[in-house]
Amino acid sequence: MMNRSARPSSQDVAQLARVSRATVSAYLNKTRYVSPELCERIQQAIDQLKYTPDPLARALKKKDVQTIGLILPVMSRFYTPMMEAINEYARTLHYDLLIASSDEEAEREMELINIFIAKRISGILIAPCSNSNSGLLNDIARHGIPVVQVNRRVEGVEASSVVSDNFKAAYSATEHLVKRGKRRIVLLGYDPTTLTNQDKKRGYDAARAELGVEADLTVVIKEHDVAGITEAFQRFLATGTKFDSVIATTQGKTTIAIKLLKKRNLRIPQDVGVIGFDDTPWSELLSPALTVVSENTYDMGKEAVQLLMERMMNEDRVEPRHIVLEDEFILREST
Amino acid sequence: MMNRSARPSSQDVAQLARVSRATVSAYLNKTRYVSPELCERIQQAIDQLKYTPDPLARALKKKDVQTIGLILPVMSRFYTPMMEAINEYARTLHYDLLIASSDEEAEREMELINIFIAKRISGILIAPCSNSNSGLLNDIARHGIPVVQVNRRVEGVEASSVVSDNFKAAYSATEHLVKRGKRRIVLLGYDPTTLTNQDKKRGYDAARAELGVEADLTVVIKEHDVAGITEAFQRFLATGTKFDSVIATTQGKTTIAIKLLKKRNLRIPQDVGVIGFDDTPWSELLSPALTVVSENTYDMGKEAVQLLMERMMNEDRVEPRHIVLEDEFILREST
DNA sequence: TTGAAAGCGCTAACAT
DNA sequence: ATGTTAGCGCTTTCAA
Repeated sequence: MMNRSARPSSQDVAQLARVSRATVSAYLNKTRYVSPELCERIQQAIDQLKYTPDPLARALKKKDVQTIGLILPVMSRFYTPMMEAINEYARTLHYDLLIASSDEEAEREMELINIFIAKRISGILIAPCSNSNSGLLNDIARHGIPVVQVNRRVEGVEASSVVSDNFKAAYSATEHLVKRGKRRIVLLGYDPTTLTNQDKKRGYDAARAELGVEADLTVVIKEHDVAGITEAFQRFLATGTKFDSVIATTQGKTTIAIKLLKKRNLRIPQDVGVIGFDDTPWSELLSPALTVVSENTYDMGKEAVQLLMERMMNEDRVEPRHIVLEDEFILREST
Repeated sequence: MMNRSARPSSQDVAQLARVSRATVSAYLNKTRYVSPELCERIQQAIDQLKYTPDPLARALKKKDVQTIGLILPVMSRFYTPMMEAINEYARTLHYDLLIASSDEEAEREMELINIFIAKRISGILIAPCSNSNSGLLNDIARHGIPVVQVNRRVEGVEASSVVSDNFKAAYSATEHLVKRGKRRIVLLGYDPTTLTNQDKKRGYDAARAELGVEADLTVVIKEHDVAGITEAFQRFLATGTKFDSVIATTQGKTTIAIKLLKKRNLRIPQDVGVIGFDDTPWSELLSPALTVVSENTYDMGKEAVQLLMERMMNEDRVEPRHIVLEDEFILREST
């Protein structure tokens, strides 16, 4: 008999419809033929009891919770469009979205991956904070949990990835500045441990080499918080190194750079040209309007979640795919 | 015998440690005394097998998944600091975070609430998109699932809430503009169906009444997307109505307003003063730097998740608490 | 102090 | 075409 006040189970439905639990399950999952009469009786019972299957019990049995996990290095505005895209697409397939931040700590990232695995997550989207968990990532990918890397790709991980063409982006930015007559170009923000940053650095270097720009004005920044970045740039400014332009490698660094430049009364673009990474609604509102290399994180999220779904559906293990999205160079007034 | 290649169960641990599953469970949950010898044997077995308890099975039994659900009306940058705060705090208590967007659709919101309930979520944080789900929200709150409203509060819902003082914010903004000599103040963006908006409208009206400003220049906007908002403001501009200042009620509306104003070559603040809602890293970088009423969504998230946890821990049903956060008025150059 | 056994709500192999 | 039954991995009475 059904326990009052508790939610009804498939058992209750079966009883009311005078069928077996197996039939109810079959009806619900269309997993085998059920006669029209029974279908109707079952549906009536469901309606009457306001029955909804328990996803938990189902998950325990099927070992899948219909949820995709997203591991970000940091919860910043940069990733908002990505979350939006993932959320939208996942919704259409009735997947929920578990989001967590590793705070750029490998240890925390590992913890998160393990939690997600324990929770039997359907698939993992990750913007890895370093390559220190590549072993773990490989393990789980091999164990059949789909993984795709997004925005950042890490060496030695056999999982699909969607990143933007950071090399080309940095190359174009550098090239553009040189064409504008700039010769002392600061690359603001380089952390040699991430592939993304390496690519930007390589692009910067390649363009300089090709165009005969000697000065390598790379500012290494490993911090991720406003205070740390500010301090790093201030330290550079304090050295008195001459420069006539800056390429800021992230959204956050861009705003900080502009702030500090303005504070020093340096005119943009006459005294120093500025190119930012990532276009935002306010890029064009700044005075001068900001020239940017636009990384489309919305599309990145969309592609990534599609890749993930693809893998989740097809059991047959396909080769990892690596998608590289072209960044858009948006010329405005700051260069 | 333990199935190779599958993850070990408490059964496997019990066998290896020569105890019963009950004892393993007791050891793990410290739910009753276990002798030191057995403790050690069990721990060894756990280490040897690399056993981790299955949260799913545990959840099925205990009816709680150690996860909190966040329902946003939209995945926008506005909510990023809130997610960050919630994520941080939830983490310390070992809760995961399920995030979804209702896209401002009541129907979708209802669906989400039901999914979350079905999934046996531990608690729900929601910025309701309208009051149409207040019945449902009350139902579940009564059924023992903690709910707290965040950023938006809806009439007739007996759940705690954390919102900012929108009345006062709008009042201060209006008052400030009047002091600056403005008399024709546009309230850009009013949707009478949301309490938040009603509060802003009331603040605007109260200040006008008190200061003897007749002109009610309220622009009703029910759209939430860039195109819709842009069109709405353009329609207003097209009417030729005279105005000397604008209070934009959201982050998005603020950027759109500035863009359109600039396009019309209106000088800020001489021709039209502008006050935005929500402070952001780039508010001060605009020229002129933007005067804003700053809603601290980070703190909002923090308070909200604490309220939720409080409820999740204490079974005894406390009265709902309503926290109102003061907005900060940040005077810059746009007014 | 510990073990045996009954379930949580569901699915799927096996029977009929 | 449908029912019976045995689990999924865990917790929790109840017994010993």
